[in-house]
Amino acid sequence: MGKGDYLGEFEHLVLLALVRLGKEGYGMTVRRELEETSGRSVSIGSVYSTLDRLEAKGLLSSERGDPEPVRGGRARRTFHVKSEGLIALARSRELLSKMWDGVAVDADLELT
Amino acid sequence: MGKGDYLGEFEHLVLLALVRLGKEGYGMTVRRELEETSGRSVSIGSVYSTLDRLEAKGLLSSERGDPEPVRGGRARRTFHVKSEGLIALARSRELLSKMWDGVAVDADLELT
DNA sequence: TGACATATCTTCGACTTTGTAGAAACCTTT
DNA sequence: AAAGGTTTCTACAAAGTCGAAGATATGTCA
Repeated sequence: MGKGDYLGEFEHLVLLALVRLGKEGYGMTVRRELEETSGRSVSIGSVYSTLDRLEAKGLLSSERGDPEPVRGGRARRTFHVKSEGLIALARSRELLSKMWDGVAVDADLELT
Repeated sequence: MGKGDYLGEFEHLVLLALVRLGKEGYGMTVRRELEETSGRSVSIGSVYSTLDRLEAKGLLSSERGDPEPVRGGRARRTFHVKSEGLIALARSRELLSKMWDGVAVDADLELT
């Protein structure tokens, strides 16, 4: 498949988390969102390296905000998905959806 | 996210291709299925290394058939998805589906 | 038979993506 | 200043993906 044409699975999830978070999208909230939704632990390092990579690819942008007036309130780096990122998301979903089409899997699974 | 808990994107696609192919699932047909559905070229090496990896993880099994009495008919190695593989598929889909839930992306995209 | 064509599988090094561990930055409270 | 809290960053390790070259088996044609 073309080199950088489709999102890796983690990239896919990180982008989706950002879309869901909107203005509140920064490293820690992305991590939390993923942990809550998947029920598993997500290492913060992998979140940042993925965010950096997606930014380098031009799928999202980031900016440094002002420090929050609360204890420990270091300045946050907020991320937002660019239209290129939305397109990548749509393409990945489209492909998966095509591949799932007509497939019936009935594995009884216990998910969170 | 737990180490080997979710499928990578290519693993996901390869497993789905196998499910779709049923008895006809072997290296070359998996490649063809992916190329046709995605519209892009898939290298045979990545297909085999992914199949081997999935087998090592216990998500599928393989067996060597008899040589085919046709031109070039080398013995095929056929693969079939085990129930562990079906469960992994279902879990991956479930997670993506949860993350996509409520997200509306309207990127106009040109797919095959 | 021998040369060539076709279909499939195998191997392996390079590169990319994801994970781990911990340090560093910067804030509030005491 | 020191302690404690939140977030970011860095460097390395592990897992996953890619591409090219080659090995093996069979058929066809001269």
